[in-house]
Amino acid sequence: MTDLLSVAKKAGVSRATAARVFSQPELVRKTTLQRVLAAAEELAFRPNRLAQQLRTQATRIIGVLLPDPRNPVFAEQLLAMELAARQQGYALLVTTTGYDASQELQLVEEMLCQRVDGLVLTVADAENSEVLAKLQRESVPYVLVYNQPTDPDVQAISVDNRLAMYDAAQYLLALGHRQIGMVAGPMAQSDRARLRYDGYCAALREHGITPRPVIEMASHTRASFPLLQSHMQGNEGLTALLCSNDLLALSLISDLQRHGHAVPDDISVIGFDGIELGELLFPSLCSVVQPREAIGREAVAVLLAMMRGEQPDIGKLPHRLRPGESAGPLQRPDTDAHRIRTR
Amino acid sequence: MTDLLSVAKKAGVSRATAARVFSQPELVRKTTLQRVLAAAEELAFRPNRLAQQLRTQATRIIGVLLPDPRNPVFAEQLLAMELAARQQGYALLVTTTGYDASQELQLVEEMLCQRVDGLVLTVADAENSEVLAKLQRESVPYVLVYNQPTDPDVQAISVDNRLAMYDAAQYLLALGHRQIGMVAGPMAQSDRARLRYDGYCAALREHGITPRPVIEMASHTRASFPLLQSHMQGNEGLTALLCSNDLLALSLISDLQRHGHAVPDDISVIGFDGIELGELLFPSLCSVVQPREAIGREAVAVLLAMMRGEQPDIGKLPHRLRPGESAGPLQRPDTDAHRIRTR
DNA sequence: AACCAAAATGAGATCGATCTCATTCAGTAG
DNA sequence: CTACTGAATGAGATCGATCTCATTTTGGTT
Repeated sequence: MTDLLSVAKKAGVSRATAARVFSQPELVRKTTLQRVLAAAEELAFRPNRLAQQLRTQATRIIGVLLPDPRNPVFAEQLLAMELAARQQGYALLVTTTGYDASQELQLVEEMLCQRVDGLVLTVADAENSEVLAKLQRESVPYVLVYNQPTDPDVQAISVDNRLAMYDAAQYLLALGHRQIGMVAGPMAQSDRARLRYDGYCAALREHGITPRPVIEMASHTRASFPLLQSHMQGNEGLTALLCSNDLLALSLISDLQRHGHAVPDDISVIGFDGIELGELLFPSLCSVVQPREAIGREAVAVLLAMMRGEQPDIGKLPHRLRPGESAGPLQRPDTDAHRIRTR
Repeated sequence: MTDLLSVAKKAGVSRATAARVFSQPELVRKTTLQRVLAAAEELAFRPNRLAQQLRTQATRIIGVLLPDPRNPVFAEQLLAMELAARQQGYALLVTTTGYDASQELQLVEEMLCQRVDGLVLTVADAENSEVLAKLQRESVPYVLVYNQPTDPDVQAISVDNRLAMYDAAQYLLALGHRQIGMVAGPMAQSDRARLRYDGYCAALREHGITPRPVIEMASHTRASFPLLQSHMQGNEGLTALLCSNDLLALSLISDLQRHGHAVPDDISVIGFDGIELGELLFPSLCSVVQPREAIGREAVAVLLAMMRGEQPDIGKLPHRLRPGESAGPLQRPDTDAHRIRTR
């Protein structure tokens, strides 16, 4: 409707000159500049980014693929990315997978059709992912977030998941706990949950304790006490639980309390992520804090660097164990009257 | 690179035919169809949506403007919208305002340059918003979410905020509370907070109680006990608080507890929104539940209807008071030993 | 007044699809 | 075998900007 050509006509100049007014105003004589600007103003000219994008072969749009914005970890990362991206003149096209790996390929394909300049992804499992293989093959710039692939050539922004969970386990061990379990969502679909389990195992072994199999929940974000029990056949009464994310931890604490178990008196619980809400609650959530904003910002920064053709070299981002009321020293070391048992 | 023209050449047909293969395959003879598809496959052809969008003047992109995805209310809405949109072949371009009305105009302008087909917005204040005026003027399809403007011509998906808070206040009154306050974020910036305050006032007046001035917090999502105290100069000891959203309520409960006030024994707290997390915590959060997923879905549905030129007529969506442990019957009706006082 | 480099401007192709309208093709009837 | 009809296909304009390269202006020199 109100395209550049109309503006140019109204101002009595050519398309080219009108275009220059917006892209390289310094090349235009001041008087013509003002004439064109006036015409643009009058016609309520609004540059058409589609045309720009088509012509310049650059959209300044970043495609974002994440499991679920309802998980504060992703919401916080999303916000940080949006701010960082906007500051550099980029916008975000956002898609969610619902933790469903089978959707990843098609969703990414969709964004590639839109010609996003690059992608920020959190995939289910970075190790054997069709999507990543394809992106690699087509050399589309992309950055993983939260994923921690083995391949060092893949750019990924994350903490050292193994070490982080190792630290959390050590924390519990230092508090005197010996019967420690780990709760996670569906393992097959999460590279980071597996690494965290490794860390848990390593810490226990260092203390001569045999790690238990992971207690696998059906949901990535919702733990239930009955399911916990059913996974504990033949196990000793636990005194502490590590959760592979904060939402699991919070829902678990809630369900434990509902079933008459006190946290941390009967059982200590540690989460992973360090979402803000955890600090507001009672008991406050002890958790391994990931720097979510920094992760988001860094993801954008690294992606933009890659798009400029640089070879950014990123290390792991630092994690930190945030103490909280949900994890305390082992109580009644010689009786387990209140401990959890298999039914 | 791998444009339609290359495919057409490889298949030995014209651009037009090649294009038809993807848009109206029924018009193409089966043998040519397969030849073109084979060529496309071989060249790894990926349709360029920018070109399509430019030519057809339709992007199938919905612009989304929301305050902050870290608030679960918006995260849940966002997810619902993404799913609904994708099902109809639309994608989301997401922008955040950080509750800052002064950014709204520019952010929307940006999305209009991208030629989004329509907008879903949650603005600070729908009553006197430049953005809405502009969108109206340019007849860009848009839908408000959570906002509740006076103007009936503006499409808005929300609950009846006034009635919802009225119900919450009635709930407290029925529990015997008489000293009821309302906590909110910055009022000047929130049409819905004002309506909720109206509802609070109405309920109290019906019981012959003079409403108190709103207790205004600096943040939209974080309440503090000291700030609460400082706003209560000359007031009686409160026994119950209504919060204009769940995050305020949760942080307030946490801060109350930290300052030695028991919830609900010393003071009852009710939130607004009904975020899932509220149910997991202890005490579980009593809250006015908004149907967030339905709101998100509806927003997309209504917007698409508008884009088709229809005149969807939407009523308010239903709210419901979800009881919770954070709000209980009035304790010790004649002593206020534990009640909150101004210092 | 003539000349020249530098500064402004313009003409036209281009990005990759879609759409209209004209043209060709295949199959059938006479 | 010719004519006719509907199905398939093609030619070329178009969406709205950008970019290159050619051309015109401008302003300063001599």
